[in-house]
Amino acid sequence: MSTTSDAHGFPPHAEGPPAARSRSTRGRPAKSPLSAEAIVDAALEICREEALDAVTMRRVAAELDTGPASLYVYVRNREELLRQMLDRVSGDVALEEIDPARWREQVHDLLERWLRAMEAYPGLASVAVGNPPATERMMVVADHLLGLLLAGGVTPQDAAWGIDILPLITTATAVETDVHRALGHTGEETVERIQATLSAMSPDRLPNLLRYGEELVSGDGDQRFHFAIEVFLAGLVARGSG
Amino acid sequence: MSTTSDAHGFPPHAEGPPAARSRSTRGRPAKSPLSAEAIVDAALEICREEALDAVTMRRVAAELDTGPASLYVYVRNREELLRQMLDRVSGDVALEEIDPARWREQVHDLLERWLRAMEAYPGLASVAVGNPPATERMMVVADHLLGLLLAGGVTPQDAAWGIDILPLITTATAVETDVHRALGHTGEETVERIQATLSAMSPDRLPNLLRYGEELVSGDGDQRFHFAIEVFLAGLVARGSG
DNA sequence: TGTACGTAACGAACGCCGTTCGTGTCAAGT
DNA sequence: ACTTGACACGAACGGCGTTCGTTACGTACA
Repeated sequence: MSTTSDAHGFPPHAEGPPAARSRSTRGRPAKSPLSAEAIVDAALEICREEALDAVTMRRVAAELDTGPASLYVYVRNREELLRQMLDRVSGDVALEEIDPARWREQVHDLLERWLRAMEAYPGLASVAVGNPPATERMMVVADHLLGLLLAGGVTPQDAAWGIDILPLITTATAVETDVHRALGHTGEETVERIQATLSAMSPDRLPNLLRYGEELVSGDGDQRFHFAIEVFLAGLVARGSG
Repeated sequence: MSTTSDAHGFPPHAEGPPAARSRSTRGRPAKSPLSAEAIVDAALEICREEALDAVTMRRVAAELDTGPASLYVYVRNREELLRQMLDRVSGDVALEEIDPARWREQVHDLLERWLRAMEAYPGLASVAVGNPPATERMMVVADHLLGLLLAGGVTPQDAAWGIDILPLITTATAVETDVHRALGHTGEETVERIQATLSAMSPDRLPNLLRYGEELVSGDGDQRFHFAIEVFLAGLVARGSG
């Protein structure tokens, strides 16, 4: 990003807009100048092209033509780097103005945009699993979602609890997408394992699963994702009207 | 302990039903004689007392008085070991006979039992996130859950898709429990971080979150868990009746 | 009985990882 | 010109999952 031509000047400050460093310390041709932003950029790039597993401190550092130790000036540890990556990506989620007449549709759209944003970075969604989405940009999305539920007439208490669950479904769906993608590599093994498990079991231990096998495997990820959201919203509405 | 030859006298078989190491006397007390089962036992024990992170191949091996290489005879890799741990734990979930009149209550109870089983092993729930619960004992639980939804009059298609979502909520709740537990150690840091994030933001970017702060933090994990399930079931019922 | 064989056990090592420490090196302030 | 302070970063630490090649032993067979 930028910076190749930046004028000379200042060492990374903790404050202010992270601009360029110039330090031609080592014969560095045209590389990015090390800043929290540049580090997150590099990490996201690696994640997008490979996967989250490939985002190691060493790999990120190598991408920036430096050693792993240098990153720790700008990033407390790997965990925080991953959080910042997720935060950044959440910032890409566009927020439509709330239209109470279309609130349900808007919830679907918002969560789908969030899903797509995460799916662009294989593995990143797993960072969001189970811990509070308490970074700045994620909170903005959560706030908007809360606004949508309130606009739909959901009671404040239900809405407040609901905005935990909807991102949860979204996140889990994204993780599932990641796994299914990874199955491209190890898929046969997994399928074999499952089939082996199945054929080793007495069929009458799974009467329902076997009977409705077709329904179980039907639909793609998107359909199932929107189904889950729709059911949850329907549940919220049903409660509110009671 | 005489770590070497004396106790390891018998060769495990790789073949046949995983039932018997016939000559083994199943020696739990003094020292277990290395088998897939013993390895999973040891791993679960470590997980229960510490956390999943502590379940490393080296640590498990040490617990069994051997080296890490020895485990690979019985377990393909760490991932498979974790899967087997989860499978084992899922086997502890009791399955009540289905009573159509109480199906909703039974769903709550079943999932809560599953939640408790996972919560007993910190971190283990994360193994289930995002990948198909396709081990034997997990499928049995899923089958039972499907039976419950069908007994409740949910359409087969909705039920089939629903049994993806309900375990998802359960699993995510368990992961959240783990994280909250871990916050006992790093909690202050996290809380500080969140508050720092909040105070660095313009308050009008989070109007709804700030307004309903009380509702957001109300309730404990159990209440929120059952709320999520209840809403989802209400949604399923609402769809079916429409 | 003697011997060959299959295989569990495992010591040692490989190549990663996240993170820390101490030192080099320069820009800015005085 | 000198001090100061912060960034850069080489090197290393301890740990990880996994593999390789060898050893040791129960068993089957000659």
